[in-house]
Amino acid sequence: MTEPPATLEDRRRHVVEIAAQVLATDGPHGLSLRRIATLAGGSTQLVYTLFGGKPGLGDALYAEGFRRLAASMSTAVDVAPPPGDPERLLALGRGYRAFALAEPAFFSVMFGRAIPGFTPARPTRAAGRAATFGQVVTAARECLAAGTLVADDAEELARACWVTAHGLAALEVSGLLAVDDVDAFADVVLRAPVEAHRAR
Amino acid sequence: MTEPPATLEDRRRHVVEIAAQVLATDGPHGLSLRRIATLAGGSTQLVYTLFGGKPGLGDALYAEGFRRLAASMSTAVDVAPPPGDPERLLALGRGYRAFALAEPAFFSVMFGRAIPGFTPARPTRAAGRAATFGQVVTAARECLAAGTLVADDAEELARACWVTAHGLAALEVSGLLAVDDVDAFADVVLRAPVEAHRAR
DNA sequence: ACGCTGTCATAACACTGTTATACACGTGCC
DNA sequence: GGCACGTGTATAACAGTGTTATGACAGCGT
Repeated sequence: MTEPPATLEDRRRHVVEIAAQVLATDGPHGLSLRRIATLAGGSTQLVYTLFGGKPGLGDALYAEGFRRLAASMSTAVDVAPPPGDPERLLALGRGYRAFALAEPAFFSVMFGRAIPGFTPARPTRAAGRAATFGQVVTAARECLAAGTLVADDAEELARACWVTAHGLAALEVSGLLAVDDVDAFADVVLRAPVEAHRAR
Repeated sequence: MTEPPATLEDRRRHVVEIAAQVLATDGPHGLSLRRIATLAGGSTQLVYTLFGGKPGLGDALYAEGFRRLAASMSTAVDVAPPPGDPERLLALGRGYRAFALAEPAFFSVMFGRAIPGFTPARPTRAAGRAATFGQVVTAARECLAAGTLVADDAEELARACWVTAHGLAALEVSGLLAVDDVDAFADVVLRAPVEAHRAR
């Protein structure tokens, strides 16, 4: 039983993983310091030494959520046609939506103020944005370079796609999207901003 | 000093108004039963007799939020060109965004999970949806009838506009939309789903 | 060997939503 | 008029929350 050094970063990751599990099963409401502390085999102070308090833990969960969102988008675009194909922008949108449906609690923490006192720190927000929105910008730039799509600015095209994907996912998670075939509607609506920039 | 009957509904409205004020100034985190009770000149029980608890108050705030959102959309479309003009769909989107920016706390209660234990009751959700999304459907139907826009289904057109407006507003409230001129971008992105259905 | 620094558990504090209890008040009935 | 009743209210208690202060302990550098 040779316990490795167990660096501070390792322990942080461990606690975040536990918190993520609680978040997934019981929602943001079940996230109490005492609970995740005992689940991690320690005392309440553990969270304070590792994260400085609940907002700090919230920030870590926020970052973890964006990491997972980025992963979901990444795996979706990996099975899509090669760079330059507008289909990749659609795949990213589908990955975005898939994450929201798979991890609604994380989604609420990231976009819905689900943790009472917590607002994400500016750098954390910027990093999350870069890891996710950056993928959309890349795909858009490739399409512009390949000439499959036309637009003044790759960022603006990417933003349009992002806004659509987020609106779709957010409304669906909120239970406000009363449609018979949501999947079909999702495809139609995600395709719209792409078709608007089709080369012809 | 002849106190009028002060019906139950009146008192409910009064407390909701107080809660809305607290929500606007201190955010969802400042919404405590004791606080709004004392602000209303009563005891904690007040909230329980009027709403049955905090989730009940949350439901009332949720409904109030949709009432205000509907009002914001309504006033925006009132100064727009007459029915049948696609400009009306844009106006509704602008009203949607204006509400989100003016009342971000309400927006979080309605579309995030800003009140810890609360999930909106199904009828409340349906009513809110009808009061807001219904306006979009109406405007879309008028455009289809006037022949200014073409689409298979008015609802589908309306949904596309709604998704765009919501995505834009939600991302902006979350502080994730890093653009120089947000207003200009908002106009561009809101116009996209409308232009996609232009008659030609 | 000493002191320092950082981590930890315990306990307390102020606060939260919720619930049970007891009291006041208005109404209907005899 | 007087009395039971039911409703709304306030008080107090309960379990739980995040946070903070206190004291004990270990590891490390001088």
